[in-house]
Amino acid sequence: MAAATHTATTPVRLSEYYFPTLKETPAEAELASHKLLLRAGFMRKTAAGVYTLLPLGWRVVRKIEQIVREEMDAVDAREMRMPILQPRELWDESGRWNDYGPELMRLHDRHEREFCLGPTHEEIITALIAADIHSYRQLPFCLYQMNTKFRDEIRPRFGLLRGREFLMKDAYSFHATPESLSEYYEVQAAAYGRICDRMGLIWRRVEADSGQIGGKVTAEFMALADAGESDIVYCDCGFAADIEVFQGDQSDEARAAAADEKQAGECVPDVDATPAVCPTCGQALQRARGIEVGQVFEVGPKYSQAMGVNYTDESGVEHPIIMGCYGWGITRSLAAAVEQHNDEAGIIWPVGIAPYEVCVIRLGDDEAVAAAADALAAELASAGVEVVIDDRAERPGVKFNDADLIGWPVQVVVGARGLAAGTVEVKLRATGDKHDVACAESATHIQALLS
RNA sequence: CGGGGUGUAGCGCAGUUAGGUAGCGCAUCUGCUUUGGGAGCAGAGGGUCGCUGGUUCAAAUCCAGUCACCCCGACCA
Repeated sequence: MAAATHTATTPVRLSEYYFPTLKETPAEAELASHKLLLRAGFMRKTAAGVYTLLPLGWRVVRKIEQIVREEMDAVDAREMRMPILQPRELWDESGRWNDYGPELMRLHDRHEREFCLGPTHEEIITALIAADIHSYRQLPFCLYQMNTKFRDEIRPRFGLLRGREFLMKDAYSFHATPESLSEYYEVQAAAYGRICDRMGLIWRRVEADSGQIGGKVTAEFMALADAGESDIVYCDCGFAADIEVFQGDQSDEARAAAADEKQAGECVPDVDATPAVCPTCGQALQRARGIEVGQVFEVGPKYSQAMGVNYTDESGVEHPIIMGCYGWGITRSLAAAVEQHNDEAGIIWPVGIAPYEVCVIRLGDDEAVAAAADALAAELASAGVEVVIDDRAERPGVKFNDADLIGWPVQVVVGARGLAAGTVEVKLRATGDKHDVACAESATHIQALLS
């Protein structure tokens, strides 16, 4: 069953929940994900690029975190926690107090000591392990955390997609050799693919490697969506690349070819006008926009050299430790999922990250109806299904509309009309499919739908 | 930071051009009716018109300053 880690035993009553839904779209929102997360009561804006996550939104965050946690644990990364408040001295060591620029959120304490709010944690973790890691025998290993990050964006926008405060998982691996790093880099990348799948994302792994010898190796995980800020090209064979990187590579090749043939003149083809062809399989490439939800990166010795973090090899020679970094945007991927899964009525949560799996919609307050709804919800809950019961004193239309807006994967309508025939109505949010099921079989039927 | 725009009730908006003491829809509260896709009728409550200063007998409206927020661009998980 999906999300087996959240074992529910008691149905949650919506009459006592907190999910203020809005009939009208707040004027501040443009994107579907932004509008819907506000309208459906998942979050509220506190300041530009700063959001409060309400119970429904926080619950989805925790589900995403749990998926990420399980996949990280599965590749032997160990969860830890680093401070958000970081002293300037560490950032001076890496040189980034100057290099990071105005995006670094800076502040000072009452004694005028300078700090920043971490946008990422390479400095902290590098300094941390420098004190304890000295030998090749202690390598490799990987540490990660899920934490709030701060970036003073020039222009925060699109709700959770580009905030100044956001949740990110950041993992850091440490190696003795480039081979060890490359091997683990692929292990992390594979884990990222599984995270995407479990979140129900439509995604592509985009090679952002420039191809230059000695260049950095990095791949971005893109959730395909028109609202995305990245332009990518991709192919059915699995090839995908950032459009600019791709065009750059194509130009380089063309330039090299032109040089080989000693031809003067047009050495840079107009790649925009040319129908692009997959360099791997030769098929025509497709174009799309993507939301970057994760990135894996072979950093190498950059920080360890800057901060003097070395290990001693078998022959007693010191080398800088080689690092890999792996970031996953928790809140951003939440918004990306909504961006991919919605319709006119609201959100359509993939079961794996839905705030709850089933909503039992009780129509009216007739005693027999209430008893049947309670019994069904209780049976589902005791079977481990995450279930809410809409026991609010609202009219049916309000409940139906809220249910579609919030996007519960499965809705079960319990009303007097159905009970008279001994049935309840089961609706699947994703397909809109509705069918009547005998009361006695409803719980098993719903569990089968979720498995 | 450049360009464009918006701040009036919890939300969405009108009113600003031609100054005269604030209005509409939704939401909220009360009552009655209603109850399978955001109900109807009747009544009620709720606003320092972003903030500061100025002009004027009089400012939501005119002038100056300032803050916040949104969109396009440069930057970025």
